[in-house]
Amino acid sequence: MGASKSEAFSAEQQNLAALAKALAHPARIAIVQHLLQVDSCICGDLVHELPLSQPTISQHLKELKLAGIIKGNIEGSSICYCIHTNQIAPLHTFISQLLNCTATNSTCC
Amino acid sequence: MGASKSEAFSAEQQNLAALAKALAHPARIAIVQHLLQVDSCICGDLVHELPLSQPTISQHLKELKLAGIIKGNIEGSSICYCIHTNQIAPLHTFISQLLNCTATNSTCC
DNA sequence: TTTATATATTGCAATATTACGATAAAACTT
DNA sequence: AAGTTTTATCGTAATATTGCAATATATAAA
Repeated sequence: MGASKSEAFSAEQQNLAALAKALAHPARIAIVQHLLQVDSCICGDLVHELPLSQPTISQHLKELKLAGIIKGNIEGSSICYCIHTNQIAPLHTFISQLLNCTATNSTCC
Repeated sequence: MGASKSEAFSAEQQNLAALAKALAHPARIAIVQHLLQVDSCICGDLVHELPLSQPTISQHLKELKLAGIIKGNIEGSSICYCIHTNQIAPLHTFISQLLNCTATNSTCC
């Protein structure tokens, strides 16, 4: 019967999957790339940068924020979103392990 | 009107999102962790390691393979799956950029 | 206070993902 | 050849994600 059996996995596994999921959409990759590029971003820019409506962008921002990949401060009549470095580290470490994986595998693949 | 407007984004953005999506499930994180640990893996192990049925695991393996994160060779009556390092590099590079992002952001967040 | 301007939330339709029973396919064993 | 073992695929139900129009909320400007 259906989706979601995530509870059956460890907190670490769920955390890594959640971080990856936050980046698992081209729009959210684009948002983060834009944040990296302008180095300090007000959300309004994005509505002109991306081929998506304002509500949809707002929703993607919310997901990135929930995952801890960006953070946002109220700034006058707009909101300033920035990269939030800290949370992403575990995913980075995990992927590093994958890249360094070159041991006894050679025997079979 | 619904889901999937991915075509509107660049090939690079779609590629990064696809790689992240492949890791965006606890079961697939668990599979990759197991592959890292045993260093050379036959799928059968996983059915005993994970709280999921054989068809479901086979499906997750297929997705990881499609994303180029693992590769598999036929080996007698079973299949040997291993980490496939090469494809993951772009995602690693991207996340590294996020971690190193500490420039003029400080003014607003 | 009224009017802009900007972001968030709600509600809903379209689509994608997840999970598994049943079944198929492939290769080894006897 | 018949049976065993192992992985893949099909079909389908449950659930999650995506996208946007409409609307709400909040601040700045007039």
